[in-house]
Amino acid sequence: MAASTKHFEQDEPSCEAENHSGRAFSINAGACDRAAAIFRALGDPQRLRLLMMLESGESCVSEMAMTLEEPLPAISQRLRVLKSERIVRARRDGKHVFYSLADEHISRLVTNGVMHAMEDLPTKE
Amino acid sequence: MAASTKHFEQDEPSCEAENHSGRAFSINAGACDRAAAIFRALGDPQRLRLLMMLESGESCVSEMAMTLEEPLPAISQRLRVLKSERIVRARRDGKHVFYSLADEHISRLVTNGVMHAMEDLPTKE
DNA sequence: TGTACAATTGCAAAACTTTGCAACTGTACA
DNA sequence: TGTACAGTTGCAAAGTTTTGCAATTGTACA
Repeated sequence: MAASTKHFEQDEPSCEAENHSGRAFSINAGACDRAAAIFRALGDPQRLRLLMMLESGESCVSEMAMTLEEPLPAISQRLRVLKSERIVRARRDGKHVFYSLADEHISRLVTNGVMHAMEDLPTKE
Repeated sequence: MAASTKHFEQDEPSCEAENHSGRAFSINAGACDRAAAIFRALGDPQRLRLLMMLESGESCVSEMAMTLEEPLPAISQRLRVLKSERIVRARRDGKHVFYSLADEHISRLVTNGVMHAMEDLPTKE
């Protein structure tokens, strides 16, 4: 599947080029920035732990704070970052705000990252 | 596939817990830190652009510098970060050092991230 | 061995993130 | 309306990353 997705096209500003082996590629600048923003948000162990917790279902802020033994404002702040990138979704129910992963895509991204990391653990340089 | 990977087990230090809905989950701390480190490395637009370029095949530092119109030391530095996380691999051939994506896993991760970002572009909040 | 080109490294300055705590807002329920 | 609990926000301090440039190292080839 990776073989069939060698380049990306859209009518956004993009950079078309060709490398010296004659292979063409095109980079959509908007998609690239957006993807980087998502990866950056996933790139913090504490935030990733929250997401792994949410892999098994929605959870509210105080529950996450209790489970992970962290101060509640710290959890809330991390969720704010994840929400601003639309990685998680929030839903209020009475006094509690329940968070969940925004979609299947995100869930797959997180899972794949962690699976890769696990296969990869033995030889951390 | 995401449905079948709700939790991760290994004999590394891990945190076992259960949320109030009674769902169990386990977090492998090592894998989580490693995954976060990979995501962090992917989480920079300039580095991601390099990786997207490498999706279409290996390339040397000076070629990337020329194509992306950036100073060569900047490219080299970004590649260093990617290499330190084993996201890219380097191979010297004469005067040139050719870089390529480390494996299919990484390639898939990058592709998925960018594809998600593209579907997602319309409504950047 | 000397020259030229390719790439890496070192280092200081700037920019960005994270954190911890206190103050604030929102909701429920008496 | 007042109290209590849940969550969010603001802000300063600390920590981390990025950047730009100059110096250095590595390789080929005359």
